[in-house]
Amino acid sequence: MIGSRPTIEDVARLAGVSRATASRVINNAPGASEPLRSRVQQAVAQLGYQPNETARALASGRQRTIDLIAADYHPDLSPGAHPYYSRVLTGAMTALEGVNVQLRIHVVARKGAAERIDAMAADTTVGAILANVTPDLASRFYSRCRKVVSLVPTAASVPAVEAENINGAYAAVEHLHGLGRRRIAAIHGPGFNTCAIDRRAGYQKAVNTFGLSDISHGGGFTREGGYAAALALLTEHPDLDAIFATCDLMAAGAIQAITSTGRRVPEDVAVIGFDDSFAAICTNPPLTTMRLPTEEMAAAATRLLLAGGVASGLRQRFAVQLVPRESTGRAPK
Amino acid sequence: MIGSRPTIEDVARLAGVSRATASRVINNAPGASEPLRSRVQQAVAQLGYQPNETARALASGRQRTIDLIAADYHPDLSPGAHPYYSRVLTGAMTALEGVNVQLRIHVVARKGAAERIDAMAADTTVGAILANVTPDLASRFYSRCRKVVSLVPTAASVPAVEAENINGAYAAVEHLHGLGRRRIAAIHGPGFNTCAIDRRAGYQKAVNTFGLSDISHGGGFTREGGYAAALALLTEHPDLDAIFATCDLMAAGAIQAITSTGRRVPEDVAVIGFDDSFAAICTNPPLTTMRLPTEEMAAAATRLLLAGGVASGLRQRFAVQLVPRESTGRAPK
DNA sequence: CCTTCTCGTGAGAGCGCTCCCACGTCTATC
DNA sequence: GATAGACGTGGGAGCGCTCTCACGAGAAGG
Repeated sequence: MIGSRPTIEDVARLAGVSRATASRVINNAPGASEPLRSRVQQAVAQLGYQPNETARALASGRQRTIDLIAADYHPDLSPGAHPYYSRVLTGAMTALEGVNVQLRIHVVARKGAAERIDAMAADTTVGAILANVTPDLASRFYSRCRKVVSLVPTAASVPAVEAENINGAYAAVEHLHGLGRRRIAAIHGPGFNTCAIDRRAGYQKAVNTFGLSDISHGGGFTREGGYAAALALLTEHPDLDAIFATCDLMAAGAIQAITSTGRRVPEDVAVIGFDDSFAAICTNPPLTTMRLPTEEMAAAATRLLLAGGVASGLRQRFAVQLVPRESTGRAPK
Repeated sequence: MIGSRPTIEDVARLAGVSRATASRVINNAPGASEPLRSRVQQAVAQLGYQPNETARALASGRQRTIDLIAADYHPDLSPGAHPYYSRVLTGAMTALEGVNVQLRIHVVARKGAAERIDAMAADTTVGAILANVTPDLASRFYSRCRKVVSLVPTAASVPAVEAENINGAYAAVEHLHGLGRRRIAAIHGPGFNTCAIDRRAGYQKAVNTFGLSDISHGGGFTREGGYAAALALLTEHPDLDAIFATCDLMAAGAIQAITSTGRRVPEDVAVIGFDDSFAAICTNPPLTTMRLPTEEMAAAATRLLLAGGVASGLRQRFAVQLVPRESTGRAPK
């Protein structure tokens, strides 16, 4: 990077071998004798040689990059504004540990999304992880480049790593019901988000099963949305004894709203979230939530890509687990 | 990516021009007549041609990648576990909008950090943004590759974009003092973190200025640490009327700890944080905090790199601003 | 009408590496 | 002792692109 870096040519010359032999030693491929090996290694050390990854990629056709595509349809759901993406990042990085592959981040905005997708699909990489990309864009991407894995429920053909959102939402309501709560409202995410759709379905299934009334409100997956929704819900149904917020950020807002009306959490109104993100531990009281194994899912998607085997329609499912804290009653210690 | 993609050669052949002319049109460089221009463009469209960025980078020597290096010295401060990094990401992505440059993320662990640094320094990129990299590693990186910008206070020679941590911490205490609080404790970050060191210095400066006693405790920049620190502080100094937590996550823990002792926030103990991250809006009551302009700083660092002008010792300073919410008293609406 | 300048165009040399293939040399086999 | 096989080694083509340079045609000037 500074001045002109030594090339493999320089190494070969210094070691008195051919470029081919130097390459073999550097990639520790078989077919080089011990004496030459050490001479090359010495030359590498002496020159401080580091292979040029760009040239390597071009010559070998092997790729060293995985793309992480984050959809940015809404400012509040952008990668910087939502804790979700940090976890995706961590999971992907974990799977990449030790493998010489780099993670590249892309944020695709609503406008111009299709063009961006096409350009990225054409780019030569190991593959792409789709975080919160809508099904239509996902299938477009898939048909253009094949090597993609979605982290959210998506078009049937697109390979995906999915959480059991429906079961998870059902379990959340079941937990509340088991605690004796009977007026259980839900705050839902945006309709364009497939996870939000599934969680809503789970809530409705539970409500039907337990013979409760469906008390729903939109909250847009944001803290502000959750706050406003809880306030509206409480005004219209003052007898609510529990709220299921389909993401933690909304649950945090809900707790604040409930408290602001003079009610106590969990004594008067129990609150359960979904995700188990930062937000869950920052609330007061700490939030009972359904843990989405985001890191594990992102890691699985990464490994799938690395292995090269992403068959059309592939589905890998992850269970969602209850994490009891204090917002639904004393947490078991 | 799927099958063999068309190359510029194919485009040139189809358009009946040379590779050089095709390249000119594709990069819309001057020196191509209108008739040929449109013929090439048509060929591009017909073949669905997309340039191979790897080949481009190799041939031109121009780079299309910026590295974001996140140090991972401690599990609780890892990119996935701390809200800070999401904001860095957002800032960098914002600055990259419209520029055809990709962001690459690296997490460097304590062990093997030096080697990773060397390898990355050798890699051909536009440059690197150092988030929370220790001064010694930063200067090593800098001496190896030159094109780096640190986001935290660092070695003198290394270019950096810095927040006014000292002044910010001072202002936080000043705010508390202005509210009539006199027993103001602080919960500090880890000693290896340069931001933590500066914030501590700011606290001490304020304490001296206002003639208060220095009541400090470590909290490791984590929620758990903040919780434990507040509890310890309250036990040893039951008369505390304010806590300055040098990051929001610790402040969130502190609020929970204070509440658990039966005290009220802000009536009995006022709490002020630092950062203005997710955590600040999730606490109950919402957290008064010092806003660190992380997004702006990351964007500035990115632009510096893009412009190519990172002079040794460069310093770009950012002010830290008070964001009054409810944890220090009724927020001015 | 010849020179000079301009400008569009294509040939071709790389960028730094990988990898196939041909060429020894050395040992095993009949 | 001739032949086959194994193995280490280097030559060189080529990955897909950019970019310099030389060339030829047309416009401008004396």
